[in-house]
Amino acid sequence: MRLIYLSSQTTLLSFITSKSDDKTLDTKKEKSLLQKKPKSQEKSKNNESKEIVIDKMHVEYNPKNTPPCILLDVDYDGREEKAYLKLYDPENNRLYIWYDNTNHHPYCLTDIPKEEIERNKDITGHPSYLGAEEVVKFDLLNEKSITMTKILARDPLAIGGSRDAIREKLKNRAWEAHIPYRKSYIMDLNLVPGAFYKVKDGALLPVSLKVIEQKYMDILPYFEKEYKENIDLLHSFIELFFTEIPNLKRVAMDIEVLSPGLDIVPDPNKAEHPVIAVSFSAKDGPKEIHVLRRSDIPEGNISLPPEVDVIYYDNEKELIKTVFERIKNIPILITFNGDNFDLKYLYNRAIALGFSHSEIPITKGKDVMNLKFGVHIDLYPFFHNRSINVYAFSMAYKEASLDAISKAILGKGKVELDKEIFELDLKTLAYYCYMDSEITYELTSYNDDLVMKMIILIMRISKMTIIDVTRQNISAWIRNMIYYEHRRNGYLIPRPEDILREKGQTSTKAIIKGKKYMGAIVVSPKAGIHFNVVVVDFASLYPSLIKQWNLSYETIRCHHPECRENRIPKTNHWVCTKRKGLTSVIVGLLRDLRIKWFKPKSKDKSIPESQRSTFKVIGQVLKVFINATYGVFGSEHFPLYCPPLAESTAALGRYSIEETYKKAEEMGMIPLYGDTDSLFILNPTRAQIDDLIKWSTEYLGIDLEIDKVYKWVALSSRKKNYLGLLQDGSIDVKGLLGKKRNTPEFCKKTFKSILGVLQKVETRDEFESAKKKILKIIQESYNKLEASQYSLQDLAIKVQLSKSLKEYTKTTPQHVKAALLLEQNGKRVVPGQIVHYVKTVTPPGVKPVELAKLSEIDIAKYKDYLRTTLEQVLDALEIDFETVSGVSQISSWFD
DNA sequence: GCGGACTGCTTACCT
DNA sequence: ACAGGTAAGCAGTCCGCG
Repeated sequence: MRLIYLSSQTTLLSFITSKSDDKTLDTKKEKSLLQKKPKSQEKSKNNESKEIVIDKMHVEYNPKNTPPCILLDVDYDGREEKAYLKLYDPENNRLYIWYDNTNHHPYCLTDIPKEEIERNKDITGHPSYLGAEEVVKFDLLNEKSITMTKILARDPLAIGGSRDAIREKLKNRAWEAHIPYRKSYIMDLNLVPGAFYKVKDGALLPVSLKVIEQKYMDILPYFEKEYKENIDLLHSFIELFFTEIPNLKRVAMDIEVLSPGLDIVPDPNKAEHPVIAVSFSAKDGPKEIHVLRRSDIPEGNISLPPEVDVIYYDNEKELIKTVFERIKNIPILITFNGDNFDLKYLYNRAIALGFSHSEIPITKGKDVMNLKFGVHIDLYPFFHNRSINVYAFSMAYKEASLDAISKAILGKGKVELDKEIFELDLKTLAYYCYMDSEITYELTSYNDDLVMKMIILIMRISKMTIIDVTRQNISAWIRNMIYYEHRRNGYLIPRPEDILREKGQTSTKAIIKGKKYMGAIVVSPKAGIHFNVVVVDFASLYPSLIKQWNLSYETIRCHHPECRENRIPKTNHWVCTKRKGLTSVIVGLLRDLRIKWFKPKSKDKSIPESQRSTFKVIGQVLKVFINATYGVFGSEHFPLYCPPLAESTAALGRYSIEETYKKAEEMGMIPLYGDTDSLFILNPTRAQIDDLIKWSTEYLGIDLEIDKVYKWVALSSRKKNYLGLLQDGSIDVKGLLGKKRNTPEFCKKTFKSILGVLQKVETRDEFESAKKKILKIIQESYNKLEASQYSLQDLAIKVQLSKSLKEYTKTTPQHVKAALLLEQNGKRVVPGQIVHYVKTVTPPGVKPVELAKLSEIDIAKYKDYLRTTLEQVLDALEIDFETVSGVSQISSWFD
C-alpha cells in the first residue's frame, strides 16, 4: 500500500453546460494531483511512486459523429430548452451529450378545437406557449379516430408542474399532460434506452448489434405466424433481447461523515459536519480512499488491502476537490443510498464550503442525485424494489440494508465495528469506508454482472432511462412500456378517469374485508400424511389467461352488443371478440418469449454457457414484468387501473382451477389440496397426469405442468401450511411457524432438528421410529428452556416496524412497546427496522433484547411458543401432542 | 372488577 | 404504491355476572 499526502491547491475545470459547437472537456490542463509533492512532514511508507490509474473519460457535447454508443440517460436542459441524451461508448470510455435537433417540444393534448385554443388568450398568452396543431389519435376506449389539439410549449413546466401551467387552464380537458417530458421525448423519437445509437452528421441513428446467431433463431417462424397481426411489436421486442448487452465501466463510492455523537446520523440537507472519508472501488479501476486527518485521531496500524491507495488530506475542501475530479471521470457511479445520503451530502457540503455550482459535478433533483457527466445508480431503491427482491433474488434478503443484502447475496456483510465512526483511527475508518464501496461494487458484478445486465434489459423493455429504472417500481416500468406502445401506434393514452368511467365496476365480493374483489381460491387440504403426491400447476396462470381471453382495459366490457355473450364465468363481465386487446398482446408476447424460447434455451446444453446465462437473465427479467401485470391493473394507484380487468383475471383463475379439480376427480384421481394455480394429486399414474395436462391444453387452452413430486407430504388442516419430502431428498416447508421470521431462534432450531429426522423418513413404518426421535428433541429443548440455557438472542422475537412509532394509533403491538422502550433509552428507531424483544415476567410484558436480562424471562410464555410451533409440525404428521406427552416420562410438559 | 367471546389490528406468510 | 387469501398473536371492547 502506498500513502499519498496531499493538501495543495489544484485547479478544477469549470464545467461547461452551454451549447455552441463541439465542446470537448479535455483533461490535459489538469495536472495529475498525485504528482504534487506531499506537504506533510510524514514520509510515505513506500517510496516507490505509483500513478493511480483512473482512465480519463472523454466528454463531448453535440458530437457530429460517434461510434456506436449505449443510450443511458435522457433529460431536459432548462437553459437550452431542449432534451439531451447521454450516449456512452464503452469501448473508448467516451461520453457524448447530444442535444435534440429535431425541434421537439413539450406538449399536451386536448379535445378543445384548435381555433378555440388559439382564441384563448389565457393559453396563447402563456410566456412559454409555442403554438397549437391538430393531431389524429385513435381512442381505444371508444374505438374511433378523433382529432385532438396538440398544445406546444417551450418548457415542460408550462405544460404541467407550475401553478399557471397550461394543463391547469384546460381543467379536465387535458390528455397526456402528466407524462414527464423526458419520457414523452423517448416515446416520440421511438428511442430505446439501453440500446445502441450513433450520431452521423449530427443526426441520431439506431445501431443494430445482434449477438444471437442465426442458428438460435429457429423458433422465429413460429412467432411470426402467431403474431402476424402485430409483427412490428414482435420484431421490436426480439431486437431488444438479441442486442448485445455491453459491459459497462463503473465505480462504486461511499462516504463517511463526522457525526457529532452517538446514534446521530448527519443530516445531508444541512451538511454541517465534515466529510472524513470517501472511497472508490471498481474491479479494473480505481481503488482509493481519501481520508481527512483530524488532530485528535491517531493514524492507527491495521494493514489495508495492498491494492488500495490511501490519500490523506489536512483540508476537507482539498479532499472534496479531488473526489470531484474522480467523479467527473466516472461514466457510471454506483452508490448505496447515494440519492438520500452520499451524493446529497457531498453536494450540500460543497455548497457550504463555498464551491460554485460549476465546480460540482453532481446535479440535484427532487428525489434523485445525478452526475453532470455520466450517470448515478443508487442500488438502495433498486434492491428495495419488491419485484426485484421477489422474482430476481427469490426473497434472498428480507431487509433492504447494505449489510443484509450483501450478506444474502455475496455471503459477506459490512465490516463490524466495536466503536462509533468518529472514534475510529484513520486506517480503520479508511478500511470500513473502503469495504462499503467494495461490497457496493460487488453487488453489481457478482454472478457475471447480473444486476447490470438486468438493469439494461429493464431499460430496453420499459423504455426508461437508467436513472428512472433503478429508482421506480414495477408499476412505472409496466406503465411506461404500455404508454410507449400507445404512442407508437397513434393511440390516445387514456386518463384514469376515462377508464373508470367506462369500465370501473366490480361484481364480486372479496373474502377479505376492505379488498375490492374476489381473488384466488384455496382448496381445503385433506389433512394427513400422503405418499407419492404429484403437484401440477398452470405455467404463469394469470398472464396466460390475459393472453388467452384477450383481456385488456379496452376489450373488457367493450361497446359491441354482440360481444356480451362472451362472458367471463361467474362475473357480470364480457370481453371483446372483434378487436385484439393491446395489453393482452404485449403480455402474451412476453409470456410466449419466456416460456417458449428463453426458458427452454437457457437449459439447452447445445448452446454455449455464456449465451445460455444471458438467456436465463432475459427469462428472469421477463418474469418480473409478466408476473406483475395482473396486479397493477388491480391497483388504484396505477394510471391504467381497471377493476373489471383484474377481477376477470382472478375469476378466470378460479374457474380454471375449479374445472381442473372436477376433471381430475372425474378421471379417478384424488386431489388433496390446491392453492390459486396448483393441485396436489394423490398417487396418480403417469397416464392420468398426461391426460389431465392434455385436457387442460385442449379445453382451457392453458399449459398445465408437473411442478414437483413428493415422496410424502404432510398436510395440516390449515391452508397454506404443509411440509413434504421431495424426490431429490430435500424437505419442503410452507407457511409453518418454524420458518417465520418472528419465531424465536430456539423454536426454529428445534424445528430444524425435527426436519432433519423427517428428511430420512420414507415409509409409513419409519414414521413410527421417527416419532421417538422427535419426542427426544422436544424434550431436550424443553429442558434447556426450563434451565434457562437459551441466550437472549435465542429467545428474541424479531418483528419489523412497518411505520414510525407515532403512526401506531389504533393499537400498540408488543414490538412497538419494545421499540418505545428503546427510544426512551436514547436508541434510534426507524420504520423498516426489525425490533428484537423478549417476553418478561418482571415486569410483566416485553423488553427489547438490549435492555433485558435472562433472569427476567417469562419461561411459561416461551413454553407456549415452543408448543404452538411444534404442534403445527406434529399436527401435520398426525402426531397428537397429548399422546406424545403421555409416552414421555414427564407427565405434562407444558402446563 | 374480571374474564371469556368477540372484533380489529398487525405481521408474515402463500400463490 | 402489483393483487387477494390464510394463520397467528395480541389489543381493545362488550357483556354477563347478584
